[in-house]
Amino acid sequence: MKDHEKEFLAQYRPEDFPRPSVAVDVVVLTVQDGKLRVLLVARKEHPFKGKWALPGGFLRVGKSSRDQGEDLDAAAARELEEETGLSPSQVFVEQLAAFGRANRDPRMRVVTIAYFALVRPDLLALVRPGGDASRVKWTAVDEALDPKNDHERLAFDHADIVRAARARVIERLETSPIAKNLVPEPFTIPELRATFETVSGKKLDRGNFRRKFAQLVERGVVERAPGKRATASKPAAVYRFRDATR
Amino acid sequence: MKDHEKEFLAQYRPEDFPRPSVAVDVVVLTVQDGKLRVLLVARKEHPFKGKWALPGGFLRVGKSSRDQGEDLDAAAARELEEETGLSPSQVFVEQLAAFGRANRDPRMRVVTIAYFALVRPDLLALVRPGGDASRVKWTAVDEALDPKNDHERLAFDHADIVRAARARVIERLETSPIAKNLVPEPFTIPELRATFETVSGKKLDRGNFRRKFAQLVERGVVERAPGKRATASKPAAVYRFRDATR
DNA sequence: TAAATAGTGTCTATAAGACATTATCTC
DNA sequence: GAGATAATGTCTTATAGACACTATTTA
Repeated sequence: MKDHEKEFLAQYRPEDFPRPSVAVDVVVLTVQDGKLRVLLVARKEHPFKGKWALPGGFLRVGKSSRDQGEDLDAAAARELEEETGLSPSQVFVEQLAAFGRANRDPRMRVVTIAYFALVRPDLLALVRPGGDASRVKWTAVDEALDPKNDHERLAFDHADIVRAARARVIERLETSPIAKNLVPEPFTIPELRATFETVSGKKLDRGNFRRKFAQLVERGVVERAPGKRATASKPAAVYRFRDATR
Repeated sequence: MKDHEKEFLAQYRPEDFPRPSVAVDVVVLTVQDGKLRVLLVARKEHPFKGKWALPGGFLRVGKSSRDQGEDLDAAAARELEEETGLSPSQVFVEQLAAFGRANRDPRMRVVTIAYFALVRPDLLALVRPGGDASRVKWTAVDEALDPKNDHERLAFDHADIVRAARARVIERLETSPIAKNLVPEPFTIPELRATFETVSGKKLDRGNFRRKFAQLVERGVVERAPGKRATASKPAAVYRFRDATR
């Protein structure tokens, strides 16, 4: 029985069927200057040469059935690190969805597995774009998706992917503590509220937000940090997410 | 400029890089006999010959850059139709996620795009399994995932995929009207409640459930249907989801 | 002291949980 | 009439929205 399987595998020829290419693209998001921003890379080659695109690349696949190459998550982490110098331990990364419309790439059939990553604003200083920095920029998501920016349209179907990522983050913001990965460490309540507002695009009541926040403290998701944040007016108390929280 | 791109595309050799295979698998779910059930197919060939697996197959990719083959959604719809005879117009289908761990298939690197589909129980009679019916069965999800059923373990990483599908459906049950695709048409309030209970695995209070349901009627999501459902005791009023609802 | 913003309190409307009561059918 | 379950009502508690008020800093 088991021998039959071995024999079968030995004779199997994957080359007999045409196969698509598989890529991994990462929507790297942060909040800066009161805007949700996405990391874009200028394409060096055709197709869409010179256009802005998401960082990404082809999945590395081994050549034998033994060595089958890197996992999808590893590929996403690798692309992120190559393009930003940030390791997955510092950054929240999660799979978004697969995008595989025929003709989304004029070269050939490409199915891309899209991921999104959240970079805390206080880590932005550590970002070292791989290659030359002029090729990389943080663009406001609203701008990147603005249909009036016709001359700066994103390459491929990357606008769709960014839209999906934003929708996913907004959804998760209310049901999970991913906000941790979008506020500086430590942070003040008004800062956290501002982050929610810029990501969701909605104004939030100060008092009501504090009340919700108080629940997070009670549940031990978040805790006071020493010191205060100096501002132009009354300084604010600072907090931090407790470990083992995402 | 544009000419450069044409030239580039003409010279591009996708064959130069090793590529994974891309498959599409579908978690077809329904509720029957008070259980959430998944459609499984016995594998005819190695690997995992004779084991139960999700219906699925390889993505059809065209041979030229012009004809790039079918969309992912189309491939999922095709697999569904081949295995059940049901068309996507009768069934709710949505992408779940990509699963692409190295070595999840011993033959070669395979990345699968998993979908889930919901089949209304009153459509089960229409299901005509492609090929011989003995190869297909509706298994209770709890059973398929029971670690004690060691001898009947699902092929590949399909247990992971089924788990993810169930989690997604439970999540969506509360935030969208997908329940429409899991109750017969028309249905009674107790039937709908039972469906929620079997999918989520939680008991729900009758009175409170009715109150929630009343909101759906007010919002026009659902409406009274003529007649009543005869039961062993007091008959229940029947309802139906209004069109353009998913 | 004025301006600014952090932080608190309160009133109301809505929704959720628990559970008791009534209504209508079959046998 | 008994048993079963559909259908309704009620009491309590928790949560969300709107908004007024107090506190503490800088300039």
